[in-house]
Amino acid sequence: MRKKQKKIATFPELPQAKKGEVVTRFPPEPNGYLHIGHAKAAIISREYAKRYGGKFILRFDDTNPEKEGEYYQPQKEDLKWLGIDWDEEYCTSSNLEKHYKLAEKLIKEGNAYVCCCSPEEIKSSRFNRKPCKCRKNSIEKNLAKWSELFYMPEGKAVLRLKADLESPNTAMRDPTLFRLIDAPHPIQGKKYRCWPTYDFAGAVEDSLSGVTHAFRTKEYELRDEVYYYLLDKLNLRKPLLIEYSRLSLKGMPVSKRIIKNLIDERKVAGWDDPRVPTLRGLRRRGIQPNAIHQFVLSLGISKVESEITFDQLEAINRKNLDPVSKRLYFIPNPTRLIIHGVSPRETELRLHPQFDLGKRSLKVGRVFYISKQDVNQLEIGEKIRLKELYNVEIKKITEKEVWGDYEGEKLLPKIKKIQWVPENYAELEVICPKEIFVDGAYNQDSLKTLTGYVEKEIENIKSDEIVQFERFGFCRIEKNGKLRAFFCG
RNA sequence: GCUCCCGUGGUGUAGUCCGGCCAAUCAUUCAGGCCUUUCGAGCCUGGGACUCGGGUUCGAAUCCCGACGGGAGCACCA
Repeated sequence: MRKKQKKIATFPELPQAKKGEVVTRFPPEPNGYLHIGHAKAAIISREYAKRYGGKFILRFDDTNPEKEGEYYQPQKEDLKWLGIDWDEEYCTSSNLEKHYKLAEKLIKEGNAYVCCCSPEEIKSSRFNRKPCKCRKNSIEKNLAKWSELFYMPEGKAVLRLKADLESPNTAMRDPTLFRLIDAPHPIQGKKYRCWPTYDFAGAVEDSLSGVTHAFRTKEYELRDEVYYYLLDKLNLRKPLLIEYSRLSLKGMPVSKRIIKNLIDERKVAGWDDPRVPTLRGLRRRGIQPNAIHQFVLSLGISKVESEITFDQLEAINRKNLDPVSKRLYFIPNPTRLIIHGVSPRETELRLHPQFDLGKRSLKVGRVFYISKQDVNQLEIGEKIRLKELYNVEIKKITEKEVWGDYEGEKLLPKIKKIQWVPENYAELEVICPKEIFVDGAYNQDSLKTLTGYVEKEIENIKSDEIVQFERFGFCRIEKNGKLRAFFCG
């Protein structure tokens, strides 16, 4: 009966794409947990590989030992949770020998040179478009210096591409290809100390690993020229570069740096704080992987820089959750309700109004709890219905309690139906994450906590399960030591 | 400062390459209604946009020029 075919957002066709011959990659630097920006990158690449029946590679771009940490495994966990699988996996750091050979080729053909100038000198000669003294060294001298380079102190020299110092594109003014780093590498340890830069490693790895379509964010656009120029000099196949805009969310920092600051300042609890758009944060908040996929797909791959509101993701999430989430009653700000003229009973309620998700049974007496918000709307003499139970006529309302009379079982038209819990309830804390920044300033109320009563049935809900508290919203239940719920729409 | 990229409703997005079928798509949001023992989901109706100014053309969201606005890069980070 519910077969309604919903339009699912898709990406546009890929240029120069042949069925079965598309190879894409996701190349994170293993220096932290994955966030929704990474998810966008991974989903775009993965999606296209799948669409054209091609191959998708996970490549760890771990070429800066100063920054890399032990995040290979956590990042893979994040990807798996997201529902991303890959056909191949490797680390750029395991290909350094190949990189050295290619560097040597560049030098031999006069396309790269060892530069011993200070960073300041390099910077100013770039700015002034003037060659430095190292640039005119002979090929023989450069080859000699290249072999010496491996034994020079850190920061003493670099290998530079001999490109175009006159270029209006600053990225083309002899970019650095290799530099010395003494910090130990998380996998390679102290085996290497001459490491390729992004410009070199990224282009070379894409080409060598067979990538046909390489996606990256817009801020790399100026480096396209370097990418193609370098591969041209190396006589390597050129993948097609495609840029898209970076994902930014309103009031929610995606940048690792800003999230780290928030953690350091104790403004958020950690990398899995529900206010933060790391995959771990989103997971705790109750955002499901399929919603993230649909969300990313709906954004497309345009280059327009935009600030997306979180409610779009929540809306998708809710729709996915609706048919599969159990319904329970939760009462925020509970107020006691005492009924006259009824005897205790046991009742069974469906866990979902349309689908068979099972039932829960409740023992009810004369005492109930209903929410303060509902009480505020009540009038003396009004008939209401305790949802799925029976009707009640309101007799008396005080600050602390409400009294009512039993008014029969028959469903009356047009009366309020409100949720309730019996006296045998469980207490529950509901965490409601809000935007971290409002008008650029930290939002003190970004993590509201609400307490209330919930049905005992909550004990049968598994940790991590998402339920819908009727007339309240969807919440993810967490039970690690402490019972808590996280509001997700 | 220089260079590059981008500019469609409140928010995203399709359309822009190859001008007409675009009095502009879809989603979300907002307003109202229907359905429903939920303020969820579903259904229906409505509001709301081609940054501006020139030009080319019978005709421009689409092409050209200029302005304005936003973003990025100018690292021995990725």
